[in-house]
Amino acid sequence: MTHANAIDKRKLILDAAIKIFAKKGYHRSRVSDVAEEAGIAYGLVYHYFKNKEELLNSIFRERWESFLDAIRLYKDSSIGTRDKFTNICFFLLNSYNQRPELMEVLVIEIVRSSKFLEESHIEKFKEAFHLIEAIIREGQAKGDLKKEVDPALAVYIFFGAMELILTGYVLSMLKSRDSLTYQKVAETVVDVFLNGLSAT
Amino acid sequence: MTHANAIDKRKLILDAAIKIFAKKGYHRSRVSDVAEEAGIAYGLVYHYFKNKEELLNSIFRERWESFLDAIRLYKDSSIGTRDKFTNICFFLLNSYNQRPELMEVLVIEIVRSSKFLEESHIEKFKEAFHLIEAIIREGQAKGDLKKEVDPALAVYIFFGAMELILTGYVLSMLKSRDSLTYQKVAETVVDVFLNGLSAT
Amino acid sequence: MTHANAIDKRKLILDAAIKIFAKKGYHRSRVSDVAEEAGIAYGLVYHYFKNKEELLNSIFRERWESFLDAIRLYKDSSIGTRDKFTNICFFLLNSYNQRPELMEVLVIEIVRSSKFLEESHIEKFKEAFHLIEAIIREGQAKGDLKKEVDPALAVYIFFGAMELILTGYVLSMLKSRDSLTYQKVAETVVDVFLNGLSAT
Amino acid sequence: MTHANAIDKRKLILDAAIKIFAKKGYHRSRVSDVAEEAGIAYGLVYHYFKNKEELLNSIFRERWESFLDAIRLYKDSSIGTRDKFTNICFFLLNSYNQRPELMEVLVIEIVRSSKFLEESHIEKFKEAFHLIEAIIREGQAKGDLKKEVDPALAVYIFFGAMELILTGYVLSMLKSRDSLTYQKVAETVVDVFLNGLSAT
DNA sequence: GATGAATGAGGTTTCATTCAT
DNA sequence: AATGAATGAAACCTCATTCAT
Repeated sequence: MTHANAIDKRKLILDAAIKIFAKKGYHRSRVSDVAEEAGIAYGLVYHYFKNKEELLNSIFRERWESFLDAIRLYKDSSIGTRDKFTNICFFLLNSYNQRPELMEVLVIEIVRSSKFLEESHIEKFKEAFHLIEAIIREGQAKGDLKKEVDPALAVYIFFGAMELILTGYVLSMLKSRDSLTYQKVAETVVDVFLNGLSAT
Repeated sequence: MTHANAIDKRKLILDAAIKIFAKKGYHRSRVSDVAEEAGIAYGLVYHYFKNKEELLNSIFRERWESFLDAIRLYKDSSIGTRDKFTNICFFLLNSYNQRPELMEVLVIEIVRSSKFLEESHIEKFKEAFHLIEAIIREGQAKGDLKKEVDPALAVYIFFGAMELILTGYVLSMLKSRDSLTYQKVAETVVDVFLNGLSAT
Repeated sequence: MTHANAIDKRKLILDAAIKIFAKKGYHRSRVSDVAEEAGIAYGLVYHYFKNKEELLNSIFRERWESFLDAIRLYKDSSIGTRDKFTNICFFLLNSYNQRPELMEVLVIEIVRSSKFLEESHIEKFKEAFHLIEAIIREGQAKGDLKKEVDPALAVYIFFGAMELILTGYVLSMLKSRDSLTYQKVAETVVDVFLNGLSAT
Repeated sequence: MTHANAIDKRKLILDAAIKIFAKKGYHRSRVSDVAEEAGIAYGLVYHYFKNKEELLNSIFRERWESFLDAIRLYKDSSIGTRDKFTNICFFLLNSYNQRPELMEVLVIEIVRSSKFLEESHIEKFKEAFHLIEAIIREGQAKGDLKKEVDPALAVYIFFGAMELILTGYVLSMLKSRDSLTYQKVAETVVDVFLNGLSAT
């Protein structure tokens, strides 16, 4: 019971941190803002987390893993290469739809400032890149994808496209509209990625 | 002469800011770090710039324009659609090669923090997006590009791909190597963007 | 039994406090450090002691008394004045040898901070001074000691000498060695104190 | 002029620190107390000193040296051994008389908590010890002092006596009175140190 | 008695910005 | 133009102490 509460409280703080970091940005957020959002004294944050940075690290650590799990799942499923990419796109867009603030923090504060974060984060990023790269290599082996393109570079193209689309949503430059549902966006990205923009 | 010096000094400070912001990140950089890098007293920074944020804004304002100029140039030239994209890619990669620190600040600090910066920045971002979008629409009109894809979304795919590739260089995850010269990267991106990854 | 345990627990905490205060210094020691050393929850410390300062006060109160007892014993014994001093010196050096951490806390933390601690401490210090002073007066009355020297001042000389020697051990500036056993040190101090350093 | 002011300001802060540390003790003193005493903004303290601890270190460093200088002077002068000790005693007592707060900080905060300060401090303490030890050895060589006593130990006796006497003044346990002028105290200490307390 | 979650006062330090010179 | 001393808001973090369980 006490233990369960401790887990709850930790999660409460983390959720508050996500909300605050998304709203004000990590550097502009005070630990006391997070505590106030969580409805606790700020000293308690330090009971559960070593310091402010550890809040950000925890957010990354605990959520990125589920993203990796999802990619692994799609990668190893028996569906076609195109569907794997579609699923991954949709997973990302859906994640944003479900928890836009979490995705905002992941995309804006972590992915984009990873240069200044722990080395371990970059390793985790690479893990995602390697998984996608493996999907591409498997697609090439199966004859689904052409062999001329460097798989590592293709990953950057795919992820880059998705990241900027998410950023567009985060910055409200892109908005979901009738003609551009998440489903449609996912399909379009995969279509361009696989078939290109050229006519014929 | 005095006037010329004033311009020089301003540029000196801005270049120092680019170097320092790239190395330590905007928030971690002190105004005194910038001044020291520029070889001047830190009080003097405030003679040329309103405050620290104005340094970042100036970097963006003065450099982004040249990027817009380049896109405009390619957009309005008489070359084919494919070459327009190739040129833009190469321009970006070349810019990074020439001034990696400047691109680092533009990509990491400004794009990242744009949510918290002046509204005018987002307008400038959009301008770039609109120019590329226009190139795509013109390509569609000319029959070079297929009409099914939403041009606005295609821009995100193209820019996203390029931005992550630049980020990869910035974070040293991607490295220029024999098999992956800037020329090759630009060609590959355009090739995937236009022809896709699918076999046949 | 329960009562006996309560006494044990109290002593357990006090011993832990001595160890921790000696190692890190009073101000740098956390109540939680003491509790951890004692193998209990830190909240329990407050069940036995009013607050952190009360730990230090208790250490002083409970141990200083045994020092006073020892001086009283020597003072009132029928041995000669010289032996009284020798015994007191040896008692102090032996106490350090037996419980260096306790002596460290008494010497470094309490004597040092006495200015800021309870007035009652200074009274207790004075008690020790008065006892020694009485030994000197008695020695003077018996004709063992010369009468020209202010007895109160002589106490400072004697105690000062002993205290710095103990500090020397505490700071590892002085080390017990073959040519300098505790016995030898006690004898030398008394010898200088009583006979001086002058030749002939 | 600007430079001269900078030195003045530094000294101003140091003097304020001495006063505050003497009054409240180092740990109980806030940097803002020191600044207020000096009549400046607390941020300025950090312009002249790295941090709070550096204030204490600076006090020690800059004042201890003059003490060493004094001992060196007496040591190398052509006066007799007894006079050397008398001079040193008087110097210490006089220093206390002139600047009781400074001596208070040196004695209470630094000498007694040296265990937790920089290693370099202990080296400086040792330097003083070595100088006195040399005086004793020279006295022994000249036949002024008996050879049986370990010179190193004798130093502890001498310094210990002086330190506790100063502490007595600091804690107001000892008070200068007609029958106990500084001059008298110095003579008594030296007399006991050299001739002992024994009657004969 | 025992625990450790919770609180929040309190203090240090940083650093953007101002301004007298 | 140039300097860097001076200011003080702001934020992090520690940890003694309380208290519900």
